[in-house]
Amino acid sequence: MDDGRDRMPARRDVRRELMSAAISLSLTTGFDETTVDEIARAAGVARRTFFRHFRTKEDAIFPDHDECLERVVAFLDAASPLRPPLLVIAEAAGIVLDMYVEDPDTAVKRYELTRRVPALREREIAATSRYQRAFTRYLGGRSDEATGDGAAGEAAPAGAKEPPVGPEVGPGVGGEAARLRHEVAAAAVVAAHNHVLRSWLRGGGRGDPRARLTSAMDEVTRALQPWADGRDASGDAHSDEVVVLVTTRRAPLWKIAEEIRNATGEPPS
Amino acid sequence: MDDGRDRMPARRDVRRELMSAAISLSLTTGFDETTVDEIARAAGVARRTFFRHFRTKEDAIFPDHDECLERVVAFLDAASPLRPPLLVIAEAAGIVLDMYVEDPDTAVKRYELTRRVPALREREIAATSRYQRAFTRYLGGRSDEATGDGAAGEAAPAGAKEPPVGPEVGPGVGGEAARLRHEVAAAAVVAAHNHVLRSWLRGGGRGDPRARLTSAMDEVTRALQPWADGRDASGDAHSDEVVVLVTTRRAPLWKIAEEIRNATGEPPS
DNA sequence: CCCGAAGTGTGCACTTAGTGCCTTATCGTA
DNA sequence: TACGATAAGGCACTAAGTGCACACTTCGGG
Repeated sequence: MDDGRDRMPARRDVRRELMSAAISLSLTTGFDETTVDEIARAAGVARRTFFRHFRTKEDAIFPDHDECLERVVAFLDAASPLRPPLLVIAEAAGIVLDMYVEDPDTAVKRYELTRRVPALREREIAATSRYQRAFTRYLGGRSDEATGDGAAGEAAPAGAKEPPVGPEVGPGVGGEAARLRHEVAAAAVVAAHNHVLRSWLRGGGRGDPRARLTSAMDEVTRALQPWADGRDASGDAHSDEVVVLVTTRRAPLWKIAEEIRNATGEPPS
Repeated sequence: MDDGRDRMPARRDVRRELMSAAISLSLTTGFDETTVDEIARAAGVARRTFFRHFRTKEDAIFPDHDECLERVVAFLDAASPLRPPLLVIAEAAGIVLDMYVEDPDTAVKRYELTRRVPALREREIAATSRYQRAFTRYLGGRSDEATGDGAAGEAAPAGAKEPPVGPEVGPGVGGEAARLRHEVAAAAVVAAHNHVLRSWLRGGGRGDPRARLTSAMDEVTRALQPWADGRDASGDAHSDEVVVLVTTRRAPLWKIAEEIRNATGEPPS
């Protein structure tokens, strides 16, 4: 659009301009047909600058997933080990949903794009699989290895050898069988989240899908109840942590609750 | 390796040679560091020939997923509507596992690659998500749209308008709630499959993981039982199909079973 | 007031994935 | 032996992504 003026104000948020340029151009012209040159020119910057902000062209469409994943991981790390794990990851899924709800217009546009551009679809699937992996990890299993998306370094730490696969600790005490449950539970929560999200997006991003998410999560939790019930007996996340609280008999309940919250690392917000 | 000779025998299976060249070169040199030129030269063909066989460099690493997905879809299409749907998709997952088990060495090499090359990991995640979508579709919901991976043509057929989202057929008769269950069930089955598969791959691809798959599927099915129980009352896959079988009172049970199998289009194999 | 340091934007050259178009070789078949 | 189909090769081209050097702005400190 406008070529060279207004370079003084709003010097920040070149990212944002690049993102919206990428989305709108891709919506009109098609993603593959839109070159990085055109996107950069539309945002009023040079081609090289585009690649300073985004590693690939696909990244420009989903600039928020990285930060959102960090928020989710932080939330999981800070969650109290006393709370039911399924509930915690359900709430974590809510964080992801919130990211979409924050900007419904962009979310719907992105959805339109992902529906017809295979490369973007794969990109988004990969993003959701990272959330799923974070959930699995939180539930106690390291699903296969690295934390993040694996910057290609990170060889498996020698010496930390997997226990022999055959004779497990016991039949369902917390080894192989527990991991299976963790992965399935994480997948179920992610699937429920995706269902609610896509249903909302198909509807044009109107209304608030948060209620639908919680009800979907309720249903999933109910189905996975038998597994969750066995979690205290089997090896669960944080099962080796102990909380010791010293207080006085005169302390009110809310004070005790607060102490527990502090001790278990829940965020003070 | 050998440069120009032996162009007469084994003229077929250039694909196979390209694939193994791509895998072994990527394992030694690294995937990103290996150029298509090198792969083609190692397989004794020209660069252009590589792209005749594979659309992208990543495709050369996973040449079987397309065909396997077709087999899975064919299996699902041919499955008798009288059988429990969860069992059917569990068996379909077995087809996928079989593909890996067929060639354990290659499978383990591929796993090694996917562990350290993000691009390949995304590729495989996308592949499994296609299976998941096929499962969801079979269970009755079309999760969001197209059948295959969408060759970028395929605009939404005008006129086939979605029914209004708000007033569904009824509260849980087979609309929104049923779709949620379908997606979660598909995700759970895929997660269980992936768990067994990765566990087997981590163990070096030794032994037969089929038994572990069925036991994992048993567990998943057990957890999803309450959902599956309601399937007859709600709108299930094939619920609008009717099978009429005329036979004689003297017919043995196995004969009747065979007739049903034929009538419902199960493969005769 | 001047001077580095750090961050951000630019230009340029380069590698490589992927495509389109046309030519060539090979093979089965009439 | 000729012919048509299919696989392969050659060649030129577009565009993504990278490395490098350079310019400009903004601080903060002497």
